[in-house]
Amino acid sequence: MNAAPKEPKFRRENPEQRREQLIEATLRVIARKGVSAATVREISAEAGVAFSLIRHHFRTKEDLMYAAYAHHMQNMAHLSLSSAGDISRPLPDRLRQCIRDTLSAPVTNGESLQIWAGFIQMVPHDDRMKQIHSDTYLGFRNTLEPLIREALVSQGSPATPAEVEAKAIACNAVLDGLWLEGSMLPDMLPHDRLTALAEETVFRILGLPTSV
Amino acid sequence: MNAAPKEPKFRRENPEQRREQLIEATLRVIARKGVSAATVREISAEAGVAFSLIRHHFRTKEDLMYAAYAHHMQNMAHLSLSSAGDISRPLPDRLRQCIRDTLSAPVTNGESLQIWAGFIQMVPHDDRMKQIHSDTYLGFRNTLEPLIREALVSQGSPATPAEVEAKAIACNAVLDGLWLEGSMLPDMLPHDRLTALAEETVFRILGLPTSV
DNA sequence: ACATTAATTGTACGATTGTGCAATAAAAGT
DNA sequence: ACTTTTATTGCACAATCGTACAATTAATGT
Repeated sequence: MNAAPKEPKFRRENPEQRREQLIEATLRVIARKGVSAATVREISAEAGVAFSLIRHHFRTKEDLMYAAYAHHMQNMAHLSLSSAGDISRPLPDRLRQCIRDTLSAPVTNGESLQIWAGFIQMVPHDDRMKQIHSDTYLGFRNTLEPLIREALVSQGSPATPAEVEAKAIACNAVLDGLWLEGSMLPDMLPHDRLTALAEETVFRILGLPTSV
Repeated sequence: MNAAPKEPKFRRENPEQRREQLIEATLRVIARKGVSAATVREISAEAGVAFSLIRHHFRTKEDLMYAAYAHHMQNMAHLSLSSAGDISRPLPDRLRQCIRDTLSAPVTNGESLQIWAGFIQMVPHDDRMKQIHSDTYLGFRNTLEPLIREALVSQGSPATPAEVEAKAIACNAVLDGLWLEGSMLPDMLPHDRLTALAEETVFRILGLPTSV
């Protein structure tokens, strides 16, 4: 009869790609419904696969959570600081770009905050989570500190390690705080006023000339 | 025989006090083991009662969570801002005291952060949580803003509502950010340096003279 | 002393969870 | 065309969850 073009019931995916699909499905579920809703069944439904497939690509559900946490944090760090090392641009521009990237979507947004809050509460109770946390945090600081140092020396300010560290912490705190407020209450302050506030405060902490 | 002094199997508690005991047990469990471990069985064990008692004092487990969230946030706000309205003290003292209270334990500490993160991720998916969230946030701002306004007028700065709001947001962001960092990484910065950093930054935002 | 009240306990139930494992089938090698 | 490999599915299982409800028992009023 007719050469029945029977369509396959499923597609065999490259394991690496499938892992990433599952990780991203996990993050979408957490963002939309919270960690408690991120069950293997909900996640696999979001990814469009059978729920038992998860345990073929991840030894346990915890392993999937670890992978998702690391993936999310690395992504956020990259989105925030990708232009920090672009030495072709003058320092104030780079600084402004990092501030703008950090305080714009998708870094500053309700869903990212949801994901972050969901994972953060797992950190103290799980050694692997602890390690992922400190790794991503150190990576962030190691990218930001040279920028701070460069700003201090450009103004002839003392750039001792202690001084750099203190200023880095202060700048970090301002950005974290505005990230928190901008994510939780997006309508409180229009986006450009948020970034302007951040620029002014950070530049003032570093002793850089503010453009007004 | 002997007038057996048989000790009672349990104590009948005042409903109000029992409710508070259950709420505080809930917060302790969340702080120690995270929201996912805050089951009715775990909470009641922490409180030293049978787990079925919870549903005698709270219609559902969700109701207990609402009560615990409101309790925690009101407690944090009170601990942070209790000295904001003490008009017998000069403004800079009051400001410094609020900063110190906010950035000291038990407000700035890992357990409070755990509790906060656990609840925050429930807010977007639950209308009651949303309301508790905005209520406590507004309460906090309404206490802080008069302080900001007073600081601005004391310096002869413009104190238009828009100006006050912007400065309040900036100060809030600095405190939130340092609260976040101080809670997550208590060993990063000694406590007095944390508060000194906050004072300097806040005072600088408000145009108040810093004491150096 | 006795009855009344309601705070407290004990147990059972259905739903949902992560996991274990055998069956299936898509893709690649021969 | 046939075999091999392994990504994928389907189903069963024990554990744990919030909830429901009847049985206790401490406390109070009379």
